[in-house]
Amino acid sequence: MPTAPAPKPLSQEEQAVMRALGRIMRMLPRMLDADLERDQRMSLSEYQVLRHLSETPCRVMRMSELAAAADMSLSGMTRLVGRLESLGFVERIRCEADGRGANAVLTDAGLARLREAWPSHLASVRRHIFDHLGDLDLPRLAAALAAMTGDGPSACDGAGCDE
Amino acid sequence: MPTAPAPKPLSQEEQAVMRALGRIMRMLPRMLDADLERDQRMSLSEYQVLRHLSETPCRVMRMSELAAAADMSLSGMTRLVGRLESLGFVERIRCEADGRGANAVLTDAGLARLREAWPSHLASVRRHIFDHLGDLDLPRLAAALAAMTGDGPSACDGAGCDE
DNA sequence: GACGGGTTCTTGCTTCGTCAAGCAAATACC
DNA sequence: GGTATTTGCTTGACGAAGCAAGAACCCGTC
Repeated sequence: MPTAPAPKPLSQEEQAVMRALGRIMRMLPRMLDADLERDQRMSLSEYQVLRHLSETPCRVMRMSELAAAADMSLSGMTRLVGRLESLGFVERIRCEADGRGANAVLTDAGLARLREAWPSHLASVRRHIFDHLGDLDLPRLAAALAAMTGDGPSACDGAGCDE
Repeated sequence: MPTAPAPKPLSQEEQAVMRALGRIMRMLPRMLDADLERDQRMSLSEYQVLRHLSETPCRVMRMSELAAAADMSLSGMTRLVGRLESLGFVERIRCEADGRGANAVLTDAGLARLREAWPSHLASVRRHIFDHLGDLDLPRLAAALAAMTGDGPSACDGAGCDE
Protein backbone atom coordinates (compact mmCIF):
# COMPACT_ATOMS: atom_id res chain seq x y z
CA MET A 1 0.00 0.00 0.00
CA PRO A 2 2.13 2.86 -1.27
CA THR A 3 -0.32 5.58 -0.23
CA ALA A 4 -2.32 4.28 2.68
CA PRO A 5 -5.40 6.21 3.69
CA ALA A 6 -4.15 7.57 6.99
CA PRO A 7 -4.83 5.11 9.78
CA LYS A 8 -5.64 6.65 13.10
CA PRO A 9 -2.64 8.12 14.86
CA LEU A 10 -1.13 6.64 17.98
CA SER A 11 -2.66 7.44 21.32
CA GLN A 12 -0.57 8.91 24.09
CA GLU A 13 -0.16 5.48 25.60
CA GLU A 14 0.82 3.92 22.32
CA GLN A 15 3.35 6.65 21.76
CA ALA A 16 4.88 5.89 25.13
CA VAL A 17 5.17 2.24 24.18
CA MET A 18 6.79 3.13 20.88
CA ARG A 19 9.24 5.46 22.54
CA ALA A 20 10.33 2.76 24.93
CA LEU A 21 10.36 0.15 22.23
CA GLY A 22 12.50 2.34 20.06
CA ARG A 23 15.08 2.64 22.75
CA ILE A 24 14.99 -1.08 23.39
CA MET A 25 15.55 -1.85 19.75
CA ARG A 26 18.40 0.57 19.35
CA MET A 27 20.16 0.31 22.67
CA LEU A 28 19.69 -3.10 24.25
CA PRO A 29 21.58 -5.02 21.58
CA ARG A 30 24.37 -2.50 21.72
CA MET A 31 24.60 -2.58 25.49
CA LEU A 32 24.69 -6.36 25.69
CA ASP A 33 27.12 -6.51 22.81
CA ALA A 34 29.37 -3.85 24.28
CA ASP A 35 29.52 -5.64 27.64
CA LEU A 36 30.40 -8.91 26.02
CA GLU A 37 32.94 -7.26 23.79
CA ARG A 38 34.56 -5.45 26.67
CA ASP A 39 34.57 -8.27 29.20
CA GLN A 40 34.99 -11.24 26.93
CA ARG A 41 36.24 -9.98 23.61
CA MET A 42 33.32 -11.61 21.91
CA SER A 43 30.42 -10.22 19.94
CA LEU A 44 26.86 -10.97 20.89
CA SER A 45 26.22 -12.72 17.60
CA GLU A 46 29.22 -14.97 18.10
CA TYR A 47 27.99 -15.78 21.57
CA GLN A 48 24.54 -16.63 20.27
CA VAL A 49 25.92 -19.02 17.69
CA LEU A 50 28.00 -20.83 20.27
CA ARG A 51 24.98 -20.98 22.54
CA HIS A 52 22.69 -22.35 19.88
CA LEU A 53 25.20 -25.01 19.00
CA SER A 54 25.76 -25.92 22.61
CA GLU A 55 22.07 -26.48 23.16
CA THR A 56 21.82 -29.07 20.46
CA PRO A 57 22.25 -32.81 21.06
CA CYS A 58 25.55 -33.32 19.26
CA ARG A 59 26.63 -29.68 19.16
CA VAL A 60 25.88 -29.70 15.45
CA MET A 61 23.66 -27.54 13.30
CA ARG A 62 23.19 -26.99 9.64
CA MET A 63 24.15 -23.53 8.45
CA SER A 64 20.60 -22.81 7.44
CA GLU A 65 19.23 -23.84 10.82
CA LEU A 66 21.75 -21.65 12.51
CA ALA A 67 20.89 -18.70 10.32
CA ALA A 68 17.20 -19.14 11.04
CA ALA A 69 17.81 -19.48 14.77
CA ALA A 70 19.82 -16.30 14.83
CA ASP A 71 17.48 -14.40 12.51
CA MET A 72 20.32 -13.79 10.12
CA SER A 73 20.83 -14.20 6.42
CA LEU A 74 22.59 -17.31 5.29
CA SER A 75 25.46 -15.33 3.91
CA GLY A 76 25.83 -13.48 7.16
CA MET A 77 25.99 -16.79 8.96
CA THR A 78 28.57 -18.09 6.51
CA ARG A 79 30.85 -15.22 7.44
CA LEU A 80 30.12 -15.41 11.14
CA VAL A 81 30.83 -19.14 11.28
CA GLY A 82 33.89 -18.48 9.18
CA ARG A 83 35.19 -16.16 11.89
CA LEU A 84 34.39 -18.65 14.63
CA GLU A 85 36.08 -21.37 12.64
CA SER A 86 39.24 -19.35 12.26
CA LEU A 87 39.19 -18.91 16.03
CA GLY A 88 38.91 -22.65 16.49
CA PHE A 89 35.52 -22.56 18.18
CA VAL A 90 33.58 -24.20 15.38
CA GLU A 91 34.37 -26.70 12.68
CA ARG A 92 32.58 -26.89 9.40
CA ILE A 93 32.14 -30.35 8.00
CA ARG A 94 30.28 -31.34 4.88
CA CYS A 95 27.04 -33.15 5.43
CA GLU A 96 27.23 -36.82 4.56
CA ALA A 97 23.61 -37.25 3.67
CA ASP A 98 23.55 -34.15 1.49
CA GLY A 99 26.72 -33.08 -0.22
CA ARG A 100 25.56 -29.50 -0.51
CA GLY A 101 24.98 -29.05 3.16
CA ALA A 102 27.46 -27.96 5.78
CA ASN A 103 27.30 -28.75 9.46
CA ALA A 104 28.70 -26.34 11.97
CA VAL A 105 30.09 -28.28 14.93
CA LEU A 106 30.98 -26.72 18.23
CA THR A 107 34.51 -27.70 19.21
CA ASP A 108 35.66 -28.37 22.76
CA ALA A 109 37.45 -25.06 22.67
CA GLY A 110 34.23 -23.42 21.56
CA LEU A 111 32.28 -24.95 24.40
CA ALA A 112 34.96 -23.89 26.85
CA ARG A 113 34.86 -20.39 25.46
CA LEU A 114 31.09 -20.27 25.84
CA ARG A 115 31.27 -21.47 29.43
CA GLU A 116 33.87 -18.83 30.08
CA ALA A 117 31.75 -16.05 28.63
CA TRP A 118 28.48 -17.22 30.07
CA PRO A 119 28.62 -15.75 33.59
CA SER A 120 29.63 -12.39 32.29
CA HIS A 121 26.83 -12.29 29.79
CA LEU A 122 24.32 -13.51 32.31
CA ALA A 123 25.35 -10.77 34.68
CA SER A 124 24.99 -8.27 31.88
CA VAL A 125 21.49 -9.49 31.12
CA ARG A 126 20.51 -9.30 34.75
CA ARG A 127 22.01 -5.87 35.16
CA HIS A 128 20.47 -4.33 32.07
CA ILE A 129 17.15 -6.07 32.06
CA PHE A 130 15.85 -8.01 34.98
CA ASP A 131 17.26 -5.83 37.70
CA HIS A 132 14.94 -3.08 36.50
CA LEU A 133 11.86 -5.18 36.16
CA GLY A 134 10.96 -5.57 39.79
CA ASP A 135 8.08 -7.87 40.48
CA LEU A 136 6.55 -7.52 37.07
CA ASP A 137 4.35 -10.24 35.65
CA LEU A 138 7.00 -11.85 33.48
CA PRO A 139 4.87 -14.38 31.62
CA ARG A 140 2.51 -11.62 30.61
CA LEU A 141 5.41 -9.47 29.46
CA ALA A 142 6.93 -12.33 27.53
CA ALA A 143 3.61 -12.99 25.81
CA ALA A 144 3.23 -9.35 24.85
CA LEU A 145 6.76 -9.21 23.46
CA ALA A 146 6.40 -12.47 21.62
CA ALA A 147 3.17 -11.30 20.04
CA MET A 148 4.99 -8.39 18.47
CA THR A 149 7.16 -10.55 16.32
CA GLY A 150 4.33 -12.66 15.08
CA ASP A 151 5.11 -15.54 17.36
CA GLY A 152 1.71 -16.67 18.47
CA PRO A 153 1.03 -16.48 22.19
CA SER A 154 1.53 -20.23 22.40
CA ALA A 155 4.69 -21.48 20.69
CA CYS A 156 6.42 -23.47 23.42
CA ASP A 157 5.45 -22.27 26.81
CA GLY A 158 5.66 -24.91 29.40
CA ALA A 159 8.20 -27.57 28.78
CA GLY A 160 11.68 -27.76 27.44
CA CYS A 161 11.81 -26.55 23.91
CA ASP A 162 14.90 -26.21 21.84
CA GLU A 163 16.42 -23.25 23.57
CA MET B 1 34.28 -8.05 35.92
CA PRO B 2 36.16 -10.37 33.59
CA THR B 3 35.39 -13.53 35.51
CA ALA B 4 32.19 -12.98 37.42
CA PRO B 5 31.29 -15.50 40.08
CA ALA B 6 28.34 -17.11 38.32
CA PRO B 7 25.16 -15.23 39.10
CA LYS B 8 22.10 -17.36 39.33
CA PRO B 9 20.83 -18.57 35.99
CA LEU B 10 17.62 -17.34 34.41
CA SER B 11 14.36 -18.87 35.49
CA GLN B 12 12.01 -20.38 32.94
CA GLU B 13 10.01 -17.19 32.90
CA GLU B 14 13.03 -15.03 32.50
CA GLN B 15 14.21 -17.20 29.66
CA ALA B 16 10.89 -16.71 27.95
CA VAL B 17 11.25 -12.96 28.29
CA MET B 18 14.76 -13.09 26.89
CA ARG B 19 13.70 -15.20 23.97
CA ALA B 20 10.97 -12.75 23.08
CA LEU B 21 13.21 -9.79 23.69
CA GLY B 22 15.86 -11.25 21.46
CA ARG B 23 13.45 -11.56 18.62
CA ILE B 24 12.21 -8.04 19.19
CA MET B 25 15.70 -6.64 19.12
CA ARG B 26 16.69 -8.48 15.99
CA MET B 27 13.51 -8.43 13.98
CA LEU B 28 11.36 -5.43 14.79
CA PRO B 29 13.80 -2.85 13.46
CA ARG B 30 14.29 -4.88 10.33
CA MET B 31 10.57 -5.32 9.77
CA LEU B 32 9.77 -1.66 10.22
CA ASP B 33 12.73 -0.69 8.11
CA ALA B 34 11.86 -3.13 5.36
CA ASP B 35 8.29 -1.86 5.17
CA LEU B 36 9.42 1.72 4.96
CA GLU B 37 12.05 0.85 2.41
CA ARG B 38 9.60 -1.08 0.27
CA ASP B 39 6.66 1.32 0.45
CA GLN B 40 8.47 4.61 0.71
CA ARG B 41 12.03 4.07 -0.40
CA MET B 42 13.23 5.45 2.86
CA SER B 43 15.19 3.91 5.68
CA LEU B 44 13.88 3.91 9.21
CA SER B 45 16.80 6.00 10.43
CA GLU B 46 16.16 8.61 7.77
CA TYR B 47 12.53 8.69 8.78
CA GLN B 48 13.43 9.15 12.42
CA VAL B 49 15.69 12.08 11.68
CA LEU B 50 12.99 13.80 9.67
CA ARG B 51 10.52 13.12 12.45
CA HIS B 52 12.78 14.46 15.17
CA LEU B 53 13.39 17.61 13.18
CA SER B 54 9.72 18.07 12.44
CA GLU B 55 8.85 17.94 16.11
CA THR B 56 11.09 20.79 17.01
CA PRO B 57 9.94 24.42 17.10
CA CYS B 58 11.86 25.72 14.12
CA ARG B 59 12.59 22.39 12.49
CA VAL B 60 16.18 22.80 13.57
CA MET B 61 18.50 20.64 15.62
CA ARG B 62 22.18 20.53 16.32
CA MET B 63 23.96 17.50 14.95
CA SER B 64 24.83 16.34 18.41
CA GLU B 65 21.24 16.64 19.63
CA LEU B 66 20.09 14.67 16.65
CA ALA B 67 22.67 11.98 17.24
CA ALA B 68 21.64 11.69 20.87
CA ALA B 69 17.96 11.58 20.00
CA ALA B 70 18.54 8.79 17.51
CA ASP B 71 20.97 6.90 19.75
CA MET B 72 23.61 7.11 17.08
CA SER B 73 27.22 8.14 16.95
CA LEU B 74 27.97 11.62 15.77
CA SER B 75 29.83 10.32 12.78
CA GLY B 76 26.91 8.15 11.81
CA MET B 77 24.65 11.16 12.01
CA THR B 78 27.02 13.24 9.92
CA ARG B 79 26.70 10.71 7.14
CA LEU B 80 22.98 10.22 7.55
CA VAL B 81 22.30 13.95 7.42
CA GLY B 82 24.67 14.11 4.47
CA ARG B 83 22.45 11.69 2.62
CA LEU B 84 19.30 13.57 3.55
CA GLU B 85 20.94 16.80 2.48
CA SER B 86 21.83 15.42 -0.91
CA LEU B 87 18.18 14.43 -1.26
CA GLY B 88 17.12 17.96 -0.45
CA PHE B 89 15.26 17.06 2.73
CA VAL B 90 17.62 18.74 5.14
CA GLU B 91 19.94 21.70 5.02
CA ARG B 92 23.03 22.05 7.09
CA ILE B 93 23.84 25.55 8.20
CA ARG B 94 26.62 26.61 10.48
CA CYS B 95 25.55 27.79 13.85
CA GLU B 96 25.86 31.54 14.27
CA ALA B 97 26.46 31.51 17.97
CA ASP B 98 29.06 28.76 17.77
CA GLY B 99 31.15 28.39 14.67
CA ARG B 100 31.90 24.76 15.36
CA GLY B 101 28.30 23.73 15.49
CA ALA B 102 26.09 22.74 12.61
CA ASN B 103 22.34 22.96 12.55
CA ALA B 104 20.32 20.51 10.57
CA VAL B 105 17.20 22.20 9.25
CA LEU B 106 14.25 20.35 7.82
CA THR B 107 13.35 21.77 4.42
CA ASP B 108 9.83 22.09 3.09
CA ALA B 109 10.58 19.18 0.80
CA GLY B 110 11.71 17.19 3.80
CA LEU B 111 8.55 17.95 5.71
CA ALA B 112 6.47 17.00 2.70
CA ARG B 113 8.41 13.78 2.37
CA LEU B 114 7.82 12.97 6.02
CA ARG B 115 4.10 13.62 5.70
CA GLU B 116 4.04 11.39 2.67
CA ALA B 117 5.78 8.55 4.45
CA TRP B 118 3.95 8.92 7.71
CA PRO B 119 0.74 6.99 7.02
CA SER B 120 2.64 4.08 5.63
CA HIS B 121 4.93 3.89 8.62
CA LEU B 122 2.07 4.30 11.03
CA ALA B 123 0.26 1.43 9.37
CA SER B 124 3.40 -0.65 9.62
CA VAL B 125 3.69 0.09 13.32
CA ARG B 126 0.08 -0.80 13.90
CA ARG B 127 0.35 -3.97 11.87
CA HIS B 128 3.52 -5.25 13.46
CA ILE B 129 3.00 -4.10 16.99
CA PHE B 130 -0.28 -2.85 18.26
CA ASP B 131 -2.51 -5.16 16.28
CA HIS B 132 -1.04 -8.04 18.27
CA LEU B 133 -1.27 -6.45 21.65
CA GLY B 134 -4.99 -6.73 22.23
CA ASP B 135 -6.25 -5.05 25.34
CA LEU B 136 -2.95 -5.13 27.13
CA ASP B 137 -2.15 -2.63 29.82
CA LEU B 138 -0.09 -0.29 27.68
CA PRO B 139 1.19 2.11 30.35
CA ARG B 140 2.46 -0.82 32.34
CA LEU B 141 4.14 -2.29 29.29
CA ALA B 142 5.69 1.04 28.42
CA ALA B 143 7.03 1.38 31.95
CA ALA B 144 8.54 -2.09 31.86
CA LEU B 145 10.18 -1.45 28.51
CA ALA B 146 11.44 1.95 29.54
CA ALA B 147 12.96 0.50 32.68
CA MET B 148 15.11 -1.81 30.61
CA THR B 149 17.03 0.99 29.01
CA GLY B 150 17.68 2.76 32.23
CA ASP B 151 15.04 5.40 31.68
CA GLY B 152 13.50 5.80 35.05
CA PRO B 153 9.79 5.06 35.24
CA SER B 154 9.07 8.76 35.22
CA ALA B 155 10.88 10.70 32.48
CA CYS B 156 8.12 12.64 30.75
CA ASP B 157 4.82 10.91 31.09
CA GLY B 158 1.95 13.26 31.05
CA ALA B 159 2.42 16.33 28.96
CA GLY B 160 4.07 17.24 25.72
CA CYS B 161 7.71 16.43 25.84
CA ASP B 162 10.06 16.73 22.97
CA GLU B 163 8.85 13.79 20.97
C1' DG C 1 47.03 38.97 21.19
C1' DA C 2 48.19 34.34 21.23
C1' DC C 3 48.48 29.92 23.78
C1' DG C 4 46.36 25.64 25.69
C1' DG C 5 42.62 22.82 26.70
C1' DG C 6 38.05 21.52 25.71
C1' DT C 7 34.05 21.41 22.26
C1' DT C 8 31.75 20.10 17.82
C1' DC C 9 31.74 18.14 13.79
C1' DT C 10 34.00 15.62 9.79
C1' DT C 11 36.95 12.17 7.60
C1' DG C 12 39.66 7.69 7.02
C1' DC C 13 39.52 3.24 7.91
C1' DT C 14 37.53 -1.05 9.51
C1' DT C 15 33.88 -4.25 10.55
C1' DC C 16 29.54 -6.36 10.08
C1' DG C 17 25.76 -7.81 7.54
C1' DT C 18 22.89 -7.75 3.25
C1' DC C 19 21.72 -8.72 -1.59
C1' DA C 20 22.78 -10.73 -5.96
C1' DA C 21 25.26 -13.96 -8.40
C1' DG C 22 27.72 -18.22 -8.58
C1' DC C 23 28.85 -23.11 -7.86
C1' DA C 24 27.94 -27.75 -6.69
C1' DA C 25 24.95 -31.36 -5.21
C1' DA C 26 20.29 -33.14 -5.26
C1' DT C 27 15.92 -33.86 -7.31
C1' DA C 28 12.42 -34.12 -11.06
C1' DC C 29 11.29 -35.24 -15.49
C1' DC C 30 11.87 -37.19 -20.02
C1' DG D 1 20.86 -42.35 -18.49
C1' DG D 2 20.51 -37.27 -19.48
C1' DT D 3 18.86 -32.69 -19.07
C1' DA D 4 16.46 -28.96 -16.30
C1' DT D 5 15.25 -27.03 -12.02
C1' DT D 6 15.78 -26.35 -7.22
C1' DT D 7 18.34 -26.23 -2.97
C1' DG D 8 22.33 -25.15 0.21
C1' DC D 9 26.02 -22.65 0.85
C1' DT D 10 29.83 -19.33 -0.51
C1' DT D 11 31.65 -15.23 -2.68
C1' DG D 12 31.80 -10.38 -4.57
C1' DA D 13 30.30 -5.89 -4.19
C1' DC D 14 28.27 -2.73 -1.41
C1' DG D 15 26.01 0.24 2.34
C1' DA D 16 25.56 1.57 7.05
C1' DA D 17 27.59 2.60 11.25
C1' DG D 18 31.48 2.74 14.64
C1' DC D 19 36.00 4.37 16.41
C1' DA D 20 40.00 7.10 16.25
C1' DA D 21 42.26 10.94 14.48
C1' DG D 22 41.93 15.46 12.44
C1' DA D 23 40.15 20.19 11.60
C1' DA D 24 37.74 24.21 13.04
C1' DC D 25 36.36 26.73 16.67
C1' DC D 26 35.37 28.58 21.59
C1' DC D 27 37.07 30.29 25.90
C1' DG D 28 39.95 31.34 29.88
C1' DT D 29 44.63 32.75 31.00
C1' DC D 30 48.81 35.01 30.47
